[in-house]
Amino acid sequence: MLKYQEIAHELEKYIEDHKLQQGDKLPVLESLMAQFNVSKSTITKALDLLERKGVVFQVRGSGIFVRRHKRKGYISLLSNQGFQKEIEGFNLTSKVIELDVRKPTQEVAENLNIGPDADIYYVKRVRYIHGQALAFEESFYNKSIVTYLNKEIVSESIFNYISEGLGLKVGFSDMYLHVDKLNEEEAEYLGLKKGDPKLYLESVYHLTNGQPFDFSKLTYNYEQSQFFFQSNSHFF
Amino acid sequence: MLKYQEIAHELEKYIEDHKLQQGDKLPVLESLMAQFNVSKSTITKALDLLERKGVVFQVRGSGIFVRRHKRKGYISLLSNQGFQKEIEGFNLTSKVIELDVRKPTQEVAENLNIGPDADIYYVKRVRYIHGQALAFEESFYNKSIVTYLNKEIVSESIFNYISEGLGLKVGFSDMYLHVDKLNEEEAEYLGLKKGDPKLYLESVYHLTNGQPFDFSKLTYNYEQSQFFFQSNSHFF
DNA sequence: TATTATAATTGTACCGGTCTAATTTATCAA
DNA sequence: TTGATAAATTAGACCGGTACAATTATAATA
Repeated sequence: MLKYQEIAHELEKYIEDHKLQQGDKLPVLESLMAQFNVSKSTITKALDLLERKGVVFQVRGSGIFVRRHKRKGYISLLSNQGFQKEIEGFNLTSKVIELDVRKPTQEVAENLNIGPDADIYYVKRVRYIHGQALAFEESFYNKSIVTYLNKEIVSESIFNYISEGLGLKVGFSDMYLHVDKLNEEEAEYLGLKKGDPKLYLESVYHLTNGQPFDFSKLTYNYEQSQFFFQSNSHFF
Repeated sequence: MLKYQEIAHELEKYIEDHKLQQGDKLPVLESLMAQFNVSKSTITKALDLLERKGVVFQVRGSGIFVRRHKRKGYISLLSNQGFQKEIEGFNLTSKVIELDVRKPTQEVAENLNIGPDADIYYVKRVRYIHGQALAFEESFYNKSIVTYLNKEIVSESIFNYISEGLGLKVGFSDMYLHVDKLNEEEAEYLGLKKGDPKLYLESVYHLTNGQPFDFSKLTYNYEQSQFFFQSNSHFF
């Protein structure tokens, strides 16, 4: 692992272990430099990483402070790896409904940037949290990239398999979010009524080289799903 | 404006003007260094900014490429400034329903990190896009920070007033997203039926020094609202 | 032609430095 | 005590460099 990532992890761990609260100050740059025995730019990179993750915020002339939101139990958008409950002690499981190789619809072909004759893996799953239906998911994988899938892989973390097993490097993703009413099929899978609200999320995942490999449609149970995300204004 | 921000803007404009498509390659670092006559680290910072904005992605050993999602008409989450339609040619208006100074509820006090006796500005608005009700909004401003508001200010962009008029520097924000059913009042403001889906977003905006100054609750019309956001996996 | 080894290209990590701008603390004056 | 002023602190901008890793292009080999 790289130095700045290492340092970021250690700092995050430090904050966790010492139960630092929002607004608590971290050591100043110079002492961090001394402590980790690296140059300023390396510390800066580590802190930038943590800032983007929403762990700290930096104030010029003042210091580095802990940023921490109060509410627990929210799913973090932006943590890219499909699913990951913010809270600890969660219990996520999956049931695979369908898994096969097929040809893409036009919609899928467009999102995966492939031709109509290319093969794709189709995966249909229901996701559970603490045994309750959280989401209904349909995923489409470009088979020329994700060359092999089976039921075991698909009921675990596919992303882990993709990076560890296949040696692919996941890059960025585009996500589209809607709210709508549940149709009959979705309502059944989620144990709700037709017409009830749903949160609908479409994601296109890309490798680091920009190739899209996964197009996924997620329909969330509105009763179970609360999301959290952070924004930093210095985008502009 | 800082050099790296300037460069980021120019590059973004360049991509726009030349209608570069997804995957198109930008000049290599060295030629950008020469073109803008700055050091490598400055170019790198500019590109990192653009990468975080989702404008480009960089591939080591290969080059810098345009990243561009296809769908138009989505509201970008993460662009912090309350509202801002992704698409151009939008037409956003507001109607102010209420505006007064009052004491905070416990919920508001907690989110703004103030005592129960502090004063807050309360603003209740309906937001329209192309004349159609897009969202119903309640905002709570810490009056000791946002010292003055009136109907004119509140019907325009408050964020603009806060930064330009009051000279405050907006930093980061925490956002909490839910889906639920509309209650009677919300349904009326949005021209929908009670029980229809709603997208509910709570935001806490902070100054660069970490002070929360704005707690806002937004109820979106599910028919009008589609959101877009991007994620970069190298958070980890 | 296809495959493999080699070299060139290109972005990233990291160093160590100077200067600047925002903030905080200390100092002085009213 | 208050308020203005100066000094010290601290993060950020920017430079120019070396070394490295991933990718791509080229050459060598079968």
